[in-house]
Amino acid sequence: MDAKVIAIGTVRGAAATKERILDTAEALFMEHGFEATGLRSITAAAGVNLAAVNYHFGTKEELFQAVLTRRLDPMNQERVALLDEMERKSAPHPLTCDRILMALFVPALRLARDPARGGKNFLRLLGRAYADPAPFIRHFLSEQYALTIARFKAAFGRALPHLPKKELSWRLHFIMGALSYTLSGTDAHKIISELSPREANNDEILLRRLAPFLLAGLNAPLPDLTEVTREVDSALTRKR
Amino acid sequence: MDAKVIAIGTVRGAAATKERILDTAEALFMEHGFEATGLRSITAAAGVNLAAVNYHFGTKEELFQAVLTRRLDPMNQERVALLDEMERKSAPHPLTCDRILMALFVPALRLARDPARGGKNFLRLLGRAYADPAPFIRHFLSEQYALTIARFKAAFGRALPHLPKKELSWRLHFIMGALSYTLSGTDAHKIISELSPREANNDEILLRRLAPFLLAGLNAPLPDLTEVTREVDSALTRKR
DNA sequence: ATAAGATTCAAACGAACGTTTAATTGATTG
DNA sequence: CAATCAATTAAACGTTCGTTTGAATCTTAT
Repeated sequence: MDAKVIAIGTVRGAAATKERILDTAEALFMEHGFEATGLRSITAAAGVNLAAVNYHFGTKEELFQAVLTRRLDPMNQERVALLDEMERKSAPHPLTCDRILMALFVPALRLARDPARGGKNFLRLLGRAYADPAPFIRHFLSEQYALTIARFKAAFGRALPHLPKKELSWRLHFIMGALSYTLSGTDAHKIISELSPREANNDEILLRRLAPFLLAGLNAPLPDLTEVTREVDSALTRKR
Repeated sequence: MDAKVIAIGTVRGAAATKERILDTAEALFMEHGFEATGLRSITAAAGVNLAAVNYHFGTKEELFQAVLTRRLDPMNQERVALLDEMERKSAPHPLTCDRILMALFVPALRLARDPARGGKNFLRLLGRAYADPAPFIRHFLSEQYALTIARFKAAFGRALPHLPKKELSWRLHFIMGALSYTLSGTDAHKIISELSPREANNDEILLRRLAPFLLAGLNAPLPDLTEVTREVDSALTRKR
């Protein structure tokens, strides 16, 4: 940012191409996925030379990580900061689940609202990345999210003291699943456009419907595994 | 199956290589995704000639569709059949949500239990396919699922008459999201192995924890959008 | 047994991939 | 002005991709 203003020469041009590459890669990775997107497509669409990617980012994988980090890092910091502030205000009472969910969703909404920070495109790219089989993506994401998830798991643990930690881990997993799938869904955006085409921000409507759904799931009664097991078993073995 | 026993000549050899290709492709597609899996990897691992894929299936895309159809078609038929039978038995009362969810999950569990029908691998492949950006995969899946989803949506509609259809569409979408993400998750299988390594079938434990979670979400109270909106808006604008 | 057909095989096709190289351009600094 | 360094460029690197070809091998049927 500062460098762009102060030095008008080399740095500005370099920073400009770097950002143009990041923006274009973000869009194309979202549309076609990591493997199916060629460096030649990216550089051509960005109007830069093919070698520029390797010069500025090293490899294609590093470019992908740079695309993710640029948005993900600030968003997760915002999430934790929001959670911290909420907990401070409500002390000594623990936060309720709906407010913790808010701390999880609001920064994502902010990002989706702001076109300058990637807007809706990035959330979809993020959802895609969550389901990508590539090992380096999975490693990268779990590293990026490890601290944030642990922080929120602790908060949920205080809000749901009766819930065994094992069960809480599962439900958090389900939450992240529904969230990432919802964000990545081409279907979801299509559904929105069909059902309520005049609304302002699609991702916003989406997350506001998702939150109550997940909140209810979090507060669900503990599954009586033995009983359910018998019933399902009978269904499983009956028509065998 | 029958052809393999009856005709001992050409058919056995041809059917054998076809199945070997399908099995190997299923495993490799699951591990690396569609784009990242080469035909040479598949044919080498299957012990067949490279050209065998194009000879038996036409193109790589058609091979992928064949891999999916082989398991998906029977499973969806089983789902609808189970739902039909349940509705017939409980007539004239409509089914409760938990039983409809059972009709959705049990066939998937049966598939996961049966190694001869793909076992756990296929469910993970299916989850991956759901998140794949490739247009032909999305088209194929939505075609394959259109009837089944419509059938279950109608059943849920009868079970939740107070729920607006729009809201029901959303919640079904969330359910499919959590389901596919859960099935595809490498993380999920790791969590299971760590938490309860001695259990028999991983996918079974998984779905039995997911069902109550989703059931609660289905029965969640309608979101008071206006109220929630104000609260979230304040959070969004406060720190801007 | 022999013709016909189905399947397998090795080899090659052109295209696209990510990455590297070496030369050139441009601006900054001593 | 000259030297220096970062940035851009065109070109080529070697590899891998999905697909096709035509001959060879095997099975089925006359």
